[in-house]
Amino acid sequence: MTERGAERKPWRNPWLKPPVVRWGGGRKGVTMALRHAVLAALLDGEFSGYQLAKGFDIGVANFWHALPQQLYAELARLEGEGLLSGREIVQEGRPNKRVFQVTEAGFAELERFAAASAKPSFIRDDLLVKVQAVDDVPAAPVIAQLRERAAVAEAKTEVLGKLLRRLRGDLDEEEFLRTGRRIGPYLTCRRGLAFERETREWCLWAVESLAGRESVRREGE
Amino acid sequence: MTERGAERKPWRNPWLKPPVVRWGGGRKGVTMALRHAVLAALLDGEFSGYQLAKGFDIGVANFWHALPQQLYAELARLEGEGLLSGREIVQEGRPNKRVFQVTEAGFAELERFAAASAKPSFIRDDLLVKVQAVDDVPAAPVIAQLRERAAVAEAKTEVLGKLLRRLRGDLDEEEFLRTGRRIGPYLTCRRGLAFERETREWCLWAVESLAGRESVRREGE
DNA sequence: TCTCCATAGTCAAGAATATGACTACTCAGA
DNA sequence: TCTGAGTAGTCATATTCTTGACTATGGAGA
Repeated sequence: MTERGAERKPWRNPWLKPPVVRWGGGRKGVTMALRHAVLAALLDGEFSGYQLAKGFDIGVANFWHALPQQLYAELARLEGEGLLSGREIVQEGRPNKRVFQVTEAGFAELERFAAASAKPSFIRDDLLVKVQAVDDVPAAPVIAQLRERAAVAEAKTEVLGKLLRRLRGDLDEEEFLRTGRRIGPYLTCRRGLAFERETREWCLWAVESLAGRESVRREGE
Repeated sequence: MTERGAERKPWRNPWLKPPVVRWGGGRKGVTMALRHAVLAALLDGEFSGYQLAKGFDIGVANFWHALPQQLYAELARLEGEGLLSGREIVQEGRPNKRVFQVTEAGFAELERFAAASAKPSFIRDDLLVKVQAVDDVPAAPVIAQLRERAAVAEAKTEVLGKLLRRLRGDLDEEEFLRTGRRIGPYLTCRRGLAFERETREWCLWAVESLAGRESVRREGE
């Protein structure tokens, strides 16, 4: 008890001073990344909340997902902070809409964000949890879900493939990457494609591995 | 206004009845998947919260991430619900600990979860957002982060590679998958490995693509 | 004419995750 | 003997994400 006073020693927190590996170690960062995803999405032009909500799946985000409610809320907040400016588009035969574009302040924020260090990503997937536990639960439903996931992944690869072809126009990939004016979306799209392919292949491989055992096990019963 | 009364028409919600693609379409599910990740992690044996917090990165979860605080809270809840049972381990020279194992009810819950349909996963990664915006912000810091991420991914591939070798012992993969008693962790680990490899390759490819342009652009300045 | 689908949103509440502190003990090394 | 790092945990608050409703209009098709 020689420690008199002993007031607030933040460095005592073992979780903040990651000891061994702690893959990636997040140096804090401002969290809130949906806002940046939205800003990035609006680099492609003016969009309304509704349009983003529809397009968020395919375009900006093989790497960010958000429900419409979140998008609307985020758009409102960003506008309030002056990072976006919105304007009303009057339409005939359908409701008017508000479209948004990135302001100077918005660009500055994106720049700040891009320069800040990133925390690492992880997969976080229900299905993987199920596979992890597959030896202790009935395998059949897990196999069914793996098959389904493989099919979904295949559908996505097709969509992404088309998107990539559209983005690069009539150039081949190498030339596009050298000379295109906007390659960011192409690069991310490529990541999405690789991910979906991997997912599909892994799912099918896992199905094979499990299905074989199932029949073996059944004989033993 | 022929709709008299018109009370509560839930089917009117366009977000619940996904219109076009809406990749995967989540059929609800009970959310709360951390609990199942914890249950799955404890299939490998008894662990304390601390052990899980350390090991969560490498073992169970290339596919689920949680802070220690969350783990402790979840463990307590699961024990309260009877899905886990904990017991105190008295230790010398260090604090005692409480380790947990899955109860019958826990197995039942896992089984229920495994049979329920999974919602699709998405990547959700800060770095991808930055790459998406890379044409409109300085590329240098983004490139630096891509390099760093590639290095992290490489480190992970090595750890996972070792883990895989340990899991399959002296069998080769095919034989292990046919005859091993517990292949779930092996399968998920394999997924993690593929993911990290892909990540690394993509990062390096993106760096190349961007670095080349940078020098081109600099000449133009 | 009634239903359903698509456009274009909003609101409220709750669950899940993340952040930032703290306690307490032990051992190794400067 | 003091510092720092590892083991083992807890508490409180904040932020973010998800769920479930609702409103309103126009057009296509049974």
